[in-house]
Amino acid sequence: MAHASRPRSGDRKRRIFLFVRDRILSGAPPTVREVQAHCGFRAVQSARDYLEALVRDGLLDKEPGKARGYRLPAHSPFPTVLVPLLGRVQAGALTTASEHPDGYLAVQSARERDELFALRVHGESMRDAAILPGDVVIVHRQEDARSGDIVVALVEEEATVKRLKVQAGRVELHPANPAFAPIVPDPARVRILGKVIEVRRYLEGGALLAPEP
Amino acid sequence: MAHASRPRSGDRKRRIFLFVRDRILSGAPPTVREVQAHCGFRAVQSARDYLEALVRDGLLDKEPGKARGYRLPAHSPFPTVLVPLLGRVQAGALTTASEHPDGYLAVQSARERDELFALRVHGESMRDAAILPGDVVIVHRQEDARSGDIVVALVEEEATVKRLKVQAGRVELHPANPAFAPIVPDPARVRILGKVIEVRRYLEGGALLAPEP
DNA sequence: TGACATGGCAGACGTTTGTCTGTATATGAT
DNA sequence: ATCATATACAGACAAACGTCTGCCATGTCA
Repeated sequence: MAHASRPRSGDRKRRIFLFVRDRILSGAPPTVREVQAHCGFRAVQSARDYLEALVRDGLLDKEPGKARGYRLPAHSPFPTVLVPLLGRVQAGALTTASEHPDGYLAVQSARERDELFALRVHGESMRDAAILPGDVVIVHRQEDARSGDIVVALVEEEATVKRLKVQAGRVELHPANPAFAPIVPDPARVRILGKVIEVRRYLEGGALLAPEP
Repeated sequence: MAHASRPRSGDRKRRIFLFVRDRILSGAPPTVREVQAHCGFRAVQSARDYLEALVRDGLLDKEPGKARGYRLPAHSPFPTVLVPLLGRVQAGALTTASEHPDGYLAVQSARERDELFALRVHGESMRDAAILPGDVVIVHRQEDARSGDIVVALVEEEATVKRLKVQAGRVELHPANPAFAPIVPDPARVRILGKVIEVRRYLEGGALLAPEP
């Protein structure tokens, strides 16, 4: 009778949780039988018992009856979202959703996924702010920003990373490199796409994350 | 007969792609019938035709025959591992397993979890390599490294981040800041803890750290 | 007018997959 | 010894799901 409530414990349970979590984070929750195969169980029920125990512990959520129905709880202690890495941002491309991302980055953030995107940096203009060409910036989409924030702005149909300064009510985009001049754009022709909340540099890139493509 | 190859085009196709992409990114790829319901189709086949067209366009991948088998093609091949962030590395602390991490960072890497750790950078000595105090470096544990790699080394009972140079058979640790002098240590008193494979800077609110996984 | 491509519909079939029932073994407490 | 619990196995059933075949309506073009 107490069949659906066999508690499981110990290291094996933890490793099963990590397996399921990784699978969910990579976009393909496992089936019960895939968990079974991964653990070497010879019965489906064994895997199921562990999964139900994890749900009971609050480490997983599930949609009963649905295929691949295990989910990460909304209040997961690992608020990891997959964020599209856009190769090149062009005019209007962010109003509509991005279609051909170069890949997806796992970002830990409390924000919603569709509030974030990632962008590869071109050019040396932010060198003195320790942002180099090839770096990836994680951006929170917002139209406004504070003076001093590093932002991504759309200038002349091209996205650039600059430091925002508000001087005497005028918006200026300041590079962090004496070789470049500040941009004091026509307010009608500049649009702030978002604020940089994280900078990443991959020194040992895989195919997806090569620093110098 | 050309039934599995009905091309679809236009705005509807795009909206279906965005729906599927969002579902995959949130960890639950949709079934064909869920796509059908989302579009208001009255036949499963209609949704399937669109999905197959998206696969043909290269916008989606699929695992044929599997439930919820649609995937993102550019999706990172690397699983996400949670890596401990060590506040302060002291002598011997890495031989034993890391004891009191400040938290865990989600890192996309093909490496095993216990091959990696993260470390917060102190000091300005790598400023000209665009690594600032407060930055977090992701480190792959390895005893050796190549000349030119940025490494974490244990010098005088303290972990430091430096660029490794091998000059005339001698190991040197070079800061990237003219205000600091290269370290040419007694080989017996220096130990390379690992190689920096990634640099992160959190510009807003610091890293969102996960508790014990 | 007819051939043809496109977009959608209806229904069925077979596999995948979640779920359930029952059994077996080891361990520890009573 | 007996009972309870934890862990694992075997097998089966039903729902979910991917896949296939065939039909219909509309528009285009020769």
